[in-house]
Amino acid sequence: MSTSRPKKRSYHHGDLEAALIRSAGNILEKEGLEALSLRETARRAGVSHNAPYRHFAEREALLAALAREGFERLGAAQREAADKGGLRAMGEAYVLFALEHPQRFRLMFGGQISIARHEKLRDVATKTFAGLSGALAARVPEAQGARDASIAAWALVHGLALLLMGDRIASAAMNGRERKAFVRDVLASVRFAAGAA
Amino acid sequence: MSTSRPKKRSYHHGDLEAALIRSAGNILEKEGLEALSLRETARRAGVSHNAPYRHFAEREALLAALAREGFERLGAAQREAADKGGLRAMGEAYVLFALEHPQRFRLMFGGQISIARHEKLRDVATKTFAGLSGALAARVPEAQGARDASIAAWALVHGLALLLMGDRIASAAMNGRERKAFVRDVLASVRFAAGAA
DNA sequence: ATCTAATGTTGACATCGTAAACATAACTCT
DNA sequence: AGAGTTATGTTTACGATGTCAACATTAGAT
Repeated sequence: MSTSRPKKRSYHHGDLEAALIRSAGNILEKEGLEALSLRETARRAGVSHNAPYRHFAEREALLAALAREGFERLGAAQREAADKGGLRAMGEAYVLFALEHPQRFRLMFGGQISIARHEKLRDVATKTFAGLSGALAARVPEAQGARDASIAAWALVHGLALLLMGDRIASAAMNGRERKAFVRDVLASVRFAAGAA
Repeated sequence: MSTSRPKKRSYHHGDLEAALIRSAGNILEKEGLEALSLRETARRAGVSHNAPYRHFAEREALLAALAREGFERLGAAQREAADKGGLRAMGEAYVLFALEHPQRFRLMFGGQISIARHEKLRDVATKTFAGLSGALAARVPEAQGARDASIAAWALVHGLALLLMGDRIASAAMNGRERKAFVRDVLASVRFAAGAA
């Protein structure tokens, strides 16, 4: 667990930016977004409370970096699932990612950070979604219907993830199934139709 | 615009709790959740910064009251839609509610408040969802399949609402349609199957 | 009318985000 | 190698916030 830092640093840290993102990521996942303050992050990285400002213009910029990391990981998980199990696996992977990293997922989609305002974040996020809807649209060879269906599919997994995360689904509904099986069954209860009136 | 208050109150306000909820609601919808502080709420209600503590144990309790109001309104909108246009209308109403009250919706589902910890909130929320899934389950006369499908339907509208709110849907995908029409088409691109493998 | 509980107010404290001024190390150019 | 410049940390300071404790005022019950 000990990240072996090669040299003992005095004034200049060496790679503060990465260290800050790491500290912040830990706080986020273990204590939640509310507990994630710039000052605490600095404390854990062993620097003064204002050092982060050399690397992040404001608190939101740090959050944006964490969100970006999240989109990258989600994208990777999606690609991996696409290879192994196709579309259905991608949907399941989406939901499982959210359930395994709820705080991260909330940061990514909770609307606390303005995605549009952070360039790199925006690019990565866009790319991730393009992969998702591209995979779906490729299966339904009709222009608008396919696009609508791919958005419906995305909305479905996205909504299911959030409802599960928020404990909004009564345990009775799970009916004894494991979460993974439950997700599979729910997703399987849906059919996408290209041109529906 | 002037809420005509009958009497000029000196020390005791008369109905501070309601006034606070009103002020807070205004801040929430106009300036967003981040701008919603206890102190600002008190200021707008014309009382000292600590007066709210006589009515709300903590900030989160005020937020919970706002969320509860939201669930009540969502539930009402759902019931109304159910009468007029059946299931499909309920789905559309759900999404439209979210788009018309994005900040409120975020508060209700953003995970900032622990729903379970606030009794009244929990009850109202549960009741609202029971109405939703009940309406759906009634249409598919098979136990588990129906339940899964009803959750899928809910997830679908929920996810679509959040994606639209977060501007995560490229305008190209809307293809010139009005938002309402777009929602209708996307929802229409999905079929629910009771027992799917 | 008096006592008590409810409701508001004042003052205080720790924490936070952020800005400005300062300190130190690293890099560049000669 | 030495001087000047830039990047990176630190200190100090300010206003805002949530919350606590002590106090003030009023409404209701006796």
